[in-house]
Amino acid sequence: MTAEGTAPPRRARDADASRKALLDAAAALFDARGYGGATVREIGERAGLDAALIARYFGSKEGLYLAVLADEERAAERGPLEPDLAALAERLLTRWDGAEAPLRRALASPAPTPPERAQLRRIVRRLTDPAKEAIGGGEDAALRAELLVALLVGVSVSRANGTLAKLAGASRAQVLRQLAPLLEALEGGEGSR
Amino acid sequence: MTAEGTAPPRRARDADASRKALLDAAAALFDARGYGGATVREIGERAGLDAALIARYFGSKEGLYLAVLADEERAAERGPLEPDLAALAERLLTRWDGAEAPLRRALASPAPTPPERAQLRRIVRRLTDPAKEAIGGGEDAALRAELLVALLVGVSVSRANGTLAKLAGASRAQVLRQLAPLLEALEGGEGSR
DNA sequence: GCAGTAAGTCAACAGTTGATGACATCGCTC
DNA sequence: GAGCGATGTCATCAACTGTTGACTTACTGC
Repeated sequence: MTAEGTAPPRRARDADASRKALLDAAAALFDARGYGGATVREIGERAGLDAALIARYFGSKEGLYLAVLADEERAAERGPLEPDLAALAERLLTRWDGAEAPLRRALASPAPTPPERAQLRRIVRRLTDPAKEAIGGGEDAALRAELLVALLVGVSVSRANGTLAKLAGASRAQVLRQLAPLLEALEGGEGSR
Repeated sequence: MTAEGTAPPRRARDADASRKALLDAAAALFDARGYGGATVREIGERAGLDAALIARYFGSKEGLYLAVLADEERAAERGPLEPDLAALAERLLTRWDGAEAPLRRALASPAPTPPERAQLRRIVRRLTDPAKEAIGGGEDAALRAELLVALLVGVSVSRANGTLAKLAGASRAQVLRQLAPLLEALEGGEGSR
């Protein structure tokens, strides 16, 4: 009854808990299906609530999506400042690999709306700014920090969707091992040639 | 009238040309919107034809999608054998960057069906096998070749969707320059440390 | 214990979607 | 030129989607 992915048991009425349940259900389904593939009925069912509460509490499905992204933004702001690219990679992979991770799905989504895109850019800036400074700051460093994010998005979504067979089948330790020289190259930049 | 993205002018009836028009329109829209975001009406309109022809010629929307992926598979098979990771990166970036590229979108899609996933795996194998051999063959080499694909998927989709600001704003030459040390690291493997 | 309100549900709606089959039209062959 | 079949269109359908508002029920405070 309380198994992973099924609706939670009935509980006393609690709007905050209901909002949280909808956010959690939405995060999982937006990650697994993408924004368009996740329906409000499925989100409601997974949360153990009626889908009408989505419009009630968040204004709309889009409002719920932006709230899920706002949660990711808060987590990025509350998290530690990652001092270098290796720490950032570790953090993102830990957060994204084998988990319900709406952020990596959103970063790979096909046609973000302007508010979505703005929010995602803010989150990425928050995540990458400290590590960017550690490799010298400036435009090149920002580009390399973002290359790391792009790499991890690619790794993460393809491990989740199974399209790259070896990557999907590898252990996280293996993936980290193979990523290590890439991280060094990113930390060194084109001068490392 | 024949501007990019709008329906082509009326022409004499030609089933092959119509099939091609639908495939082209679908490729563009599956890339831009993802599979779920592209509607049969929009595909039909873009092809200058009625959407009913999708079911007629391809059986269903899903059948059209698999046909688009089959085109990508044929292109991979007919293309040259890329001798190393650098050549593969050049080829994929040329094919994917600033273009209508259903393959990169498909490789990042949230929930591929088993036939979709099988097809994508075949395409990736075809693309990576030669370059994999150039870095020694074996499981580690395969993993590294796939890491390159994951990286380029991440770079390509984020440049298209604009979620990573610096990467989206950089010229292709800049991106290639920053990728160069990553490619070297992938060619060297973890032994390059 | 009762009243009032907040929380949750249910039914319905308008619009959209992929698919189907009837119909129209074009083009080729005789 | 006529006939036939292939090609393309149009109208329609069932199912689905996000949203809305009426209704129900639970909970809190007096």
